[in-house]
Amino acid sequence: MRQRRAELARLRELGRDPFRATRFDRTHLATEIRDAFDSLEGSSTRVAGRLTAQRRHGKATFADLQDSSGTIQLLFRLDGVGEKKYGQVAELDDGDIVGAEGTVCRTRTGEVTVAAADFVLLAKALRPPPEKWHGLRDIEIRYRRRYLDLIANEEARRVFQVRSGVIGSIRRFLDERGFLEVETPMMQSVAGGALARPFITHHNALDIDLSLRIATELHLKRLIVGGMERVYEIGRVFRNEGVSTQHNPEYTLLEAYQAYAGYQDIMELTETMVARAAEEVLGRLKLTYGGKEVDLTPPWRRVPMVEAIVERAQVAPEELHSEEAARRACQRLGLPAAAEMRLSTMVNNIFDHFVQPKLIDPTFIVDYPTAISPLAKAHSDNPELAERFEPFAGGMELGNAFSELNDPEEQRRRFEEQARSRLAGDEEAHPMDEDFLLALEYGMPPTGGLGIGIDRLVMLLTDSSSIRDVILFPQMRPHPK
RNA sequence: GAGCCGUUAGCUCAGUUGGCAGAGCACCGGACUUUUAAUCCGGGUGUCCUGGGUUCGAAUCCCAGACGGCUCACCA
Repeated sequence: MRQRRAELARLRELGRDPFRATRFDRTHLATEIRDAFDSLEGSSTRVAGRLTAQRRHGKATFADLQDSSGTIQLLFRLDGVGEKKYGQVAELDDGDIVGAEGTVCRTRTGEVTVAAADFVLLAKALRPPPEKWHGLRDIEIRYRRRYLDLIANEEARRVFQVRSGVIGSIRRFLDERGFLEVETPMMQSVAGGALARPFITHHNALDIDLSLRIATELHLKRLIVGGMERVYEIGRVFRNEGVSTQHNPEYTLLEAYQAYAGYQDIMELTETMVARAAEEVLGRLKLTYGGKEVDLTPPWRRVPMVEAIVERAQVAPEELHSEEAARRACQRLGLPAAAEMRLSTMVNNIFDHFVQPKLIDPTFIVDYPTAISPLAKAHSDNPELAERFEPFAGGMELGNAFSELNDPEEQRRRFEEQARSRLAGDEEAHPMDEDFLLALEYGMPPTGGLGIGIDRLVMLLTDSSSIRDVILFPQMRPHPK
């Protein structure tokens, strides 16, 4: 670092400021040259990128140049670039940004190489890049200084290419099905649409507190009322909750709403959309997550929540129908069973602990308790259960969907019920939203809605065990190391 | 929020019973015109996470704290 600063000062004194360049015309990316070697051999190309390794042999020097596509070998020879320029080759450091013009050739060992006729230092690296053989392992530096992770680790680059590909695939899919992509407010005076604690901020000019959104649901449904009929939004939502391998305070949520569709239709949409993203981005439907096989081929299994519990946990069906029995079951299983806990909460806890981790192949768990689904329409023949499903795969919950509750009076009762929970101390209970109720009173068609956690979907498709591996800049406690 | 583990050179990591701070890569000097973890010769560049304590002496033992990882709890 000290030496590199001195070198930089020397270059500047010589009138060769390495930060003066504003552009460089390049003709090919590294992998384009490798892929089209047969047609490019012998012709001149211009490449640019970061030097990641150098092998000096006196009057010849090999170097690896990394660009967004991959790496290509450069060859500088004394009689190729001339004596004056070859002297500058010795000044190059690993990490420097270099542009080179030269002839495409193959070396004795068969390596596709650009034999430089000329080159230019486009930017100086004052700090050396991470070690070339072991790469960058320190997980904290990988998250805090993602650029180093991207320079050093091929796998990190791949993960974010997959992420971009998945989002692109989903957009195309929904666009083809006639969905309109929209943007709704991130700052809201009532943060609804999910059961979570919001971040609060303040608008100075209006002198009002605002919440960062925890979901896009209630605004997208307003658009359904407005006749948009098929809408979606892919956007960041913010939840003031704990951080874990599956939770980041801000994460990317896809929500889609389709008028005149029920939750069965949304299941078809979900499995088709995810399978297509996997097919387009990975080229396959069968993958491995955490060492386990996952087959995304539709149709996915549909299992009512209660059946899934009976099937996977040591619980009898009758234990899921009365508060007394469920409490005893929770005690037996070592789960919280406080006297004020409601049946639906206890059933949900049993599910989360004993069933979810076992849902490796994609599965739709259907028919959640209405009591924990304040925005979902209840089954007409069993008001205790909602027309709701959650997709699971790789032991992860990937989303949440239902036939949307469109009865404004019933919605008001649900909100009032939530308000009672809130008064009882449940900070995640859904807040009353009069403006949303007003919209429902104008009439919302029967509608199916879906939310998918994009980060978790990308985790599944990239075999990532932590959500931080699929978010470029995950939330970290500030601590410049 | 709780438990366990981790933090040593730019990077990857050793460091024995408490006794001069180490290796590889990178870097600096030298040799070398087809290497690819180039090779060969020479050179160690450090707030051992921070602050206390014990001790003749602490990277090492004790206490407190910071940051991170994993697991658990709440959430998607």
